[in-house]
Order: sequence, then structure tokens, then C-alpha cells
Amino acid sequence: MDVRTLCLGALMGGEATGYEIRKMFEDGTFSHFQIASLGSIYPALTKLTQDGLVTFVEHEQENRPDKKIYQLTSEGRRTFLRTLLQTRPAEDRYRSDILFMLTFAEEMPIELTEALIDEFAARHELMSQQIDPENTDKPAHQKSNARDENGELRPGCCFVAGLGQAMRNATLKFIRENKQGLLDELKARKTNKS
Amino acid sequence: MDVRTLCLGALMGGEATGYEIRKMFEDGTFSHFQIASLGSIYPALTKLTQDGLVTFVEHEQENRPDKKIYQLTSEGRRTFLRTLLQTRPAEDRYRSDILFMLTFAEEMPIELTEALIDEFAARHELMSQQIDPENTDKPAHQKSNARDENGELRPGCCFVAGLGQAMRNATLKFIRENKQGLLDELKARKTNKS
DNA sequence: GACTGCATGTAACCGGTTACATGATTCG
DNA sequence: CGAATCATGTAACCGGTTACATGCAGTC
Repeated sequence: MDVRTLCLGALMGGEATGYEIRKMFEDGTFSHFQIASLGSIYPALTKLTQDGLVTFVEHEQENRPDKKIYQLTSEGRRTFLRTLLQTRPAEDRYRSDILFMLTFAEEMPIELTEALIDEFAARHELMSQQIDPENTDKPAHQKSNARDENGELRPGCCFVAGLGQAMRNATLKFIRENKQGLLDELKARKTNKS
Repeated sequence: MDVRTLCLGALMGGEATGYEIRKMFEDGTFSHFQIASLGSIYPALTKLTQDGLVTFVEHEQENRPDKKIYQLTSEGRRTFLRTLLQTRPAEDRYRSDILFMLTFAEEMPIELTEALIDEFAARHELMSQQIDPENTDKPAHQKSNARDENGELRPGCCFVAGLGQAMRNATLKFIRENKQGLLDELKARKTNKS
């Protein structure tokens, strides 16, 4: 799925600026399973405007560059919905340098192994907080995209967020339960060899 | 982490052909958290050979193109280890078209939602079988990379594989427990609206 | 007869990242 | 006083994917 489609999806939850769209992928609703950087979002939005799938209203701001608040056109909405129906979703892909590196735990100093595990846990802990199912406490002006026009939580979002949460919890639990075991075994091996 | 480094890592478990390396990322040890396609592996291997980080022996085969069996040089090994020590691992990224699509469950026919969930579950189930911690039953000629020269399971690999397994299990469990709930809620909403 | 697995390789293409440019404000 | 947040935009670059080329063996 290219950034254009992703942007259309982001705008399904209501109007937003390019900057806010990035936040949805960085912090918000979509952060666990899609990414997109500003360098790709802005051109995508421009292209979508040319194709008539989105429109924007320019809001002047003092001491700040003008805000472009984007919105789906009815054709944009239709196009996105059609895409949903027609797209064969690509395979999921999870990339993790840390896990790749940990595969070689034997070959590196134990302190590094521990540091890597801790960093892994810390990062996931952070994400975990961001998805917190009842992230209702966020300031109202933040486009969360998880609610529809009536302010109701979209069931699809709940489901997906819940799934993300379940994954993270399992990850963190596994680390809590197995980190020490790994470190101990590595230590044992080292003393055996020397 | 670029494909070159990934290839070096793949060869840490012993010699392998380009084709076998791809399998490690497709099916094997690394399949859950890194990917690499043949189109990137072969050029990477060529480059690594030029740089003296790997060598290969050509094995003639009948009725088949020659096999190039690659192996780390001692410099390759050193380089890889240095990379492990020096690299700041990039952020983990999980991309899932299916989860993105499911976010918009409200907007699509219930059958599609169900089909997507089922496909998601099926794919994860498949991966789950591939990582099966005691995947000892695989034919011996398959380079698994999970064992060291003495045939012992590398503790790092165990840990990472276990983590992958824990994630998958949590995912599948969540789906079992919440799929029907989501579908029911979607149905309820539809009848409410009409 | 078609497809999959083994086995290597090349090259066009494309998409996204990174980095730069600009600039005020607020927080630590 | 520097860093981060808000806010947009451009362009070079790069890395990897996709598709093509080749060919035999075994399976469905």
C-alpha cells in the first residue's frame, strides 16, 4: 500500500493537515503497523489534490506557515472504499534490527545483549502506552482517527488497537520471563569455554 | 541494516548459497523479523566477495546451474562482529496492510471483514508453524542457521524464536477471542443504521 | 501440461528516505 | 541557549523490488 492510499485512509477519520497525518503514523492510530514520513506525505497530498481525491482549505496563522487542512472529496472516499474491496493485502512484514542482532547474542559481550534487550523492552513499552485502548485522555484537538463523526470509537480501530496491545503485552511478558534465563546461559557458556 | 550485513549474519551459521540465504529470510530463522529478496541478495554477495568479506566455492551440478557455496572470511566475520558492536539498531517496524484495512471495518461488507481476519489468522498460523521452537524435524540438509558448528542451538536464536512464537500465540489468541465480538458489533451497527 | 523447486544473474524502475531550506514559539 | 513542536515543501539519492532470462526435474 502506497502512501497515497494511506493518506486517504488517514483522512477517512476527518480533516487533517499533512503534519497531523504523519502523527497518526508516528504516534497515533496507525503507528503500530504502518509508517510514512513527511517527505512522502506532502507529495502524496499534492498528487491526491491534483487527482481530485482530496481538497484543502488554507488557514492562515500568525507567525507560522499557513496550514493546509485536507479533506476527502466524495470521489476520494469512493476511491478509497473501492481500493479496500479490490486490494489483495500484501504480506505482513515485521523488521527488527534488534531481534536480528540478538540472534548473535553468543558472539557479543553480555552487557551488549542486556542493553539490547532492555532497549527492545523500553521501545515496546513506549508504544504500548501510546496505543492504550482508552486513550481518551488525549487533548481533544488531536486527530486520533479512532472515532467517527459522532465521536464513537470505530469498532475496527478498537479491534486492531486491542490486537496491537495484546502483541506488545505478550512481548513484554516474554522478556520479563526469559531475559535472565538467556543471560545466565550466556554466562555459563562463557565460563565453560574459557 | 542493509542486505549486505544481513547476508553476513546469515553466513555466521555456516556456509550457504544465495538461494539458501533467501530461504532463511523467507522460511527460516530470520523470517519473522527481516526480509530480503533474491534480487538484492545476489548483488550483495557479489559485492561482499569483491570486498573480501566472503568467498565461494563453485560446485558443479548435473542438469543444474553451478552452485556457489559462500562462506565468511575471517575478515568478514570480524566486520560483522564490529557492526554488531557499533550499530545503533533502527526502530522496529511492523507493516500490515490487513490491519490497516481492518481499521475501516465499518465501511466494508461484513464478509470482507471476516475474510480479512481469517486470512490474517491463517498467515500467522503458517508462520507459527515455521518457527516452531523445536523445528528439529527438518531435513538435515536444510541450513537452519539456528545451530552452531557443534549442532547446538544458539541461545540467542532460541530466545528470539521464542519471542516470535509468543507474539504469534498472543495474536492468534486475541483473534479467537475477539473476532466474533467485532462481527457482532458490526452487524448490530448495520441494522441500527438501516 | 502447468506449476513448483532448485539455482543464478541483470537491470529498469520506483518509491520512499534523508537532508536541506525556513521560521516562530515554548519548554527545559 | 539549545531542543523540540508546529508547519510546509523540494530534490538528490539510494536501496530494494519486480520482472526478465535460462533450464532441468519432479509433482499434481
